[in-house]
Amino acid sequence: MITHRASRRARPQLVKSVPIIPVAPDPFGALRPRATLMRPRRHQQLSFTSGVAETVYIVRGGLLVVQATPPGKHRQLLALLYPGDIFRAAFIPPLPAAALSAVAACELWRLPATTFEAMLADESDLGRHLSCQLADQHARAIMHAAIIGGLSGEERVASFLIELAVRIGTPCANGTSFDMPLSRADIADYLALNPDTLSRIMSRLKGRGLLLQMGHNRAVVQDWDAMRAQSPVADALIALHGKANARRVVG
Amino acid sequence: MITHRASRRARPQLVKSVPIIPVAPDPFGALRPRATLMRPRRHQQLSFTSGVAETVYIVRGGLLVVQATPPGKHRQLLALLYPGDIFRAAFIPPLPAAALSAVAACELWRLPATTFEAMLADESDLGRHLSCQLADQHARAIMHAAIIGGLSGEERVASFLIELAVRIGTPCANGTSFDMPLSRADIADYLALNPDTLSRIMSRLKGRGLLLQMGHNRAVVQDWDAMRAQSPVADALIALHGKANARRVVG
DNA sequence: CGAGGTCTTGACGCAGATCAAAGTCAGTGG
DNA sequence: CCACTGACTTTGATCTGCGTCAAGACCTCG
Repeated sequence: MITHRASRRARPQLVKSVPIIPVAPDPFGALRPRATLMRPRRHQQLSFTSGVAETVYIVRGGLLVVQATPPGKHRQLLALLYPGDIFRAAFIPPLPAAALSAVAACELWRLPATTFEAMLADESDLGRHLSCQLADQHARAIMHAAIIGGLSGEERVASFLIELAVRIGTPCANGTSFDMPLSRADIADYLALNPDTLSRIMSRLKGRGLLLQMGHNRAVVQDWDAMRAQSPVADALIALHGKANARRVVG
Repeated sequence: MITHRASRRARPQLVKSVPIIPVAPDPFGALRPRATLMRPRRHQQLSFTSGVAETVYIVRGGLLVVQATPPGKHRQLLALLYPGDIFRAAFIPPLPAAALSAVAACELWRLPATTFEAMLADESDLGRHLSCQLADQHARAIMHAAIIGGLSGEERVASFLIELAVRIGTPCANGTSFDMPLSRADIADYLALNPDTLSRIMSRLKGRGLLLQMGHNRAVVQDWDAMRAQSPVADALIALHGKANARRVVG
């Protein structure tokens, strides 16, 4: 019976070293001494209590997702969190079964909200960076709503591939290649599609030569122009995610 | 040919006085002397330049929407802005034809982003309030994505009605009544539905006695329990929007 | 090699989009 | 007061993209 919706429990597994590319100068550097380092594994869930004693997480490496499950519905992935992103319970609505989940081995800093806010008052650079960062995350949330609400299945998938390619991809021989940290079911939940439909769309893209799969968790966008043509919001995505990538590559 | 998608130009019209219920103490009070008061009319669009010389808007009364139109697609409403909300270009993705549009006569404060940030550094209360406010707006954006992506048409409409009833509604004889500032086409664009389908759903709700229309722009949610049962995210919506309403009524 | 997962692919049905036409309402002028 | 106009809404008929179900392929690990 359980075929697609398999269990998502964390399985013990070797913690690979996560390469943290230094961003010079690190806008969160000042937080380092007050923060606790965490290294959740793939598929590990981080609980958080909405309300008092709130916790702030800062993503330092890897990839996390914000997920929720409305009663009687199935899981949705509501946001992807990349290195540099900030998370706290107040950022997401009080949905049941809301959680933060690592989709790749990752590294993050955890600190009490009160400590975080106290430091904001002191360090004005931190505050400036925070408002940029939050504006960016908010813009991405709005973008996601625009994609989910406005585009067809094929366009959503293309948009997602562009996002990943721009954000975590590296140029290679014939296109842009990147790790695919999400399973088909994860991607489907992120794009508000169903895994079967998603699979069909991916096959179509492979058939047309836009996409190539290398092994089970690496993908190559082969025909970049065609892929861009496939998504009405390609330019906005590149603008939103390109800056972070530039910083990552240059830094 | 143009039937549903009629022109949305601002038509000259009397500026009705917008009742601003005082929030004591006003967390944005300190900004008053540096801000410019604006009173856009219904359907008036506020342009903004993404990039340099950015502007911050603070909603004081009325209702605005953030809209965008991906190339080749039709208009989407991506967010509703209520009194107390903050808007700046960096909060939304660089989509073409992105704009801020008043759906009701409203009142807002405008000030340069640099001024705003300078004041943040001085007034620590302002900073504290800002981070709460932005967290709330971000949570609403995520919520909207969850609704658009996860719920059926009927559930989306029920969720929308609950949001409005909780946010701008007042208890009355037989239920909760509220002004409906959005046209059918607006609501459809907000819920990622099409106006015909939306109309059918509304008729069904009226038929079942959950909803009552009084005139063309006033609605009454008659059977609150049934309406809540219709939306899987009713509780989260009430939690998100209820607080603001309590403040409005009590203040 | 077999077992348990994940992914693909086909057949089919339905929710919602699209098209078209008629109904409602506010304002305007005869 | 009523007919006219133009914007908006409702409703019916039809179409289609995507969801659902089921069978099989494939990949990983014991």
